[in-house]
Amino acid sequence: MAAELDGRKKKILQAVIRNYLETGEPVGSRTISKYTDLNLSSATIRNEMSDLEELGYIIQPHTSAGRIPTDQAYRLYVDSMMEEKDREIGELKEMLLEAENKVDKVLKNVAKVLANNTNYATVVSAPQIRGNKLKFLQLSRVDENQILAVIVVEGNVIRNEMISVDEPLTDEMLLKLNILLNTHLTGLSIDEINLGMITALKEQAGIHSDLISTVLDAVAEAIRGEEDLEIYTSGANNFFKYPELADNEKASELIGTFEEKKALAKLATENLADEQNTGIQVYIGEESPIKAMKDCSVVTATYELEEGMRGSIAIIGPKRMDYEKVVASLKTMKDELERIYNRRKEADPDG
Amino acid sequence: MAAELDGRKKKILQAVIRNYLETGEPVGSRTISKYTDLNLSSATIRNEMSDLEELGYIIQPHTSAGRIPTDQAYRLYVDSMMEEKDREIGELKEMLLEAENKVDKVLKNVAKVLANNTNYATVVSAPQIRGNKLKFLQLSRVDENQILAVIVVEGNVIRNEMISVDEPLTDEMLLKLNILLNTHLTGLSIDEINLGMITALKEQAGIHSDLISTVLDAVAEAIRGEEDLEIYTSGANNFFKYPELADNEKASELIGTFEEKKALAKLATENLADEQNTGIQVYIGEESPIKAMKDCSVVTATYELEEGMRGSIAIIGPKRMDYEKVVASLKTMKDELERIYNRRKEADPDG
DNA sequence: GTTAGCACTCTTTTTAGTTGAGTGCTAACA
DNA sequence: TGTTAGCACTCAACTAAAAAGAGTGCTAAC
Repeated sequence: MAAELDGRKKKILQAVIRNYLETGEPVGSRTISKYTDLNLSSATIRNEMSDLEELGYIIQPHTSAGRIPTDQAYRLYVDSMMEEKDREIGELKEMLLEAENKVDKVLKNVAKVLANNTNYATVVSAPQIRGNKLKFLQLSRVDENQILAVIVVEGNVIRNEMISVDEPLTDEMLLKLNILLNTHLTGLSIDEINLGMITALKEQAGIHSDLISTVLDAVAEAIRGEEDLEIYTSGANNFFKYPELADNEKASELIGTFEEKKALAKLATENLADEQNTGIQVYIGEESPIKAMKDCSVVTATYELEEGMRGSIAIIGPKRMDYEKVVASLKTMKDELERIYNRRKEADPDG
Repeated sequence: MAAELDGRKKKILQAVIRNYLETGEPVGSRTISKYTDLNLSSATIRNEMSDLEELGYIIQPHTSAGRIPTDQAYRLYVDSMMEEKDREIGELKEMLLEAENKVDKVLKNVAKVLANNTNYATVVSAPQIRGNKLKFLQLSRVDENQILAVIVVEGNVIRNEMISVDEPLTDEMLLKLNILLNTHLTGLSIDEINLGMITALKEQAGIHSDLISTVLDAVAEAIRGEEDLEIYTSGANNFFKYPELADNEKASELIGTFEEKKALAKLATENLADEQNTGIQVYIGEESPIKAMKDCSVVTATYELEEGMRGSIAIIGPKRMDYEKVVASLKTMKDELERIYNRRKEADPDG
């Protein structure tokens, strides 16, 4: 199986795929005979198609139907037959700028714009920070028995924790705790905060050791970024545009999965785990990290806003998706996101 | 139209509605004849049904079909024919407790649990604060040219704003600004922060008046709570369980709307606007505040966690939804939410 | 190696016929 | 006067059969 294809077979297979991407209908020999510039009769095409079927690139849904591409054919197409598409997607960029300087809004927008533009469903994950350190920590009294802990982690991830205390803390105590925590914790990563240190901190805090516990938990969560990976989705109803996904059972499953952000997080983590990967990844059918998407193709891109702050963008559609367009759109978005960030960081420091 | 119904007509109408709620199929005279304890023949029922049709309570989808209730009938049913259902929904409560002390997680859970329990779609809006005041404001230096503004509004809504500054602020300056802002702004509502005060503040801040602007904007947004109303949804795929909503066109529209949190926010604002309303609201068909839900019924409840902190829970399903159960579930959830809050506030101050 | 032609297959569409649920109306009955 | 049995009628839903259409595989000729 999967032997090398000669030039003509390649051309024919490509034509079959292209045509099927457009129409979603099985494509017959006569169509190809006209579609390509090979000037071959349908009979010849039939012979070739017969070969392609034997090689596992196309199948017939039933005896007297045309052929449709197999996952193997899509794989070949994506890997080596796809042409770089012009990225004319100027409007994508414009729509991004609206959202000014709020990362979460920009990402929400990315999801929406991509979904509108491609007619597929999109999943965008907020940048996740790994192996980073505590940058800033402060306890403040908000009222008599409420203390606000503000935690900032490298990458400017901010976390707030409101802590109730039975007995009001004096100003001195608060100051003391602040100094204590900062001198011991600032600049440390999660691995460097060990049990011995925690015990020491608690001892020094005396009757307020509970407070320390709560703060430390919050610090740990903030550093790990475990809280919950923010996921933005858009275009779930685009599934309905493709009959092969739109029947009740499949649509229901897809929509259900799409609602379950936790399941979608897999898409992000899958890609982000591979720190090298900064490119585009294509999952066809069963290759998908999410079972519910076995009838779909999933294309993901990884973006990097800053050292270590990486997130992912995914587009989910039918297997017969317009891979060229999707890949081009993803590249545009990825570049644009990274550009926006760089612009802000390098040229526009007072954002 | 809508004249008073005599007892028998009422009973028959109720039977028609009940039966239709269960089956979703038009119900015929013979069914009713057996369903009720009126001991009437189908012929008699037919006469009565004919009357009910003339009065606008039921219609025939086509000549030789049974009758289905109209919106008017549902209205009557919900207003006066519905029975209080026992609230046996103990598991709802248990599932809530998992989520400990994070309001957002609790609310996410509410949405999920309700959706699972009722088999309808749910929308939960986070509590919105109105007319509240600035409680706490603090600027801190995070690194040389980044200032973190932490803003706490009554009701413990916390907002962070990272502000870049060209020239590093000295410690004195920072202290001065903090005092300046706190003395002027703490305890004020949005209406009380007027232009004169802003100008005065900026003057006193000197070269850092830009900083003041940014902080004030953030304060204003925090107080208004305008940012974006958090909306949690669940059970979108439940729509597929009801054939009358599951055809591609309708499902697509519903799912699309369901994804558009902004549209859903209407549900919340609609109810919260009426400050008196702390009960259950039922929208049938066209009555719904959201056009896309014209074929659905929407039942909403308003919960109040604390003085002025009110949010809403909505359940969306087919018009033939199990109103008794939905109302009971909503009541349980509302009570439980309010109870959890009270427990925390009154009995467990260091939770 | 390529192509025209034809028989064959199998889905899709069309048509016609049948069934069944349910109604409205009439006439009889209590 | 209200109730009921009976019957003709309607119309969606189902079934079966027929026709159409798209496409193939194979063979024979070029």
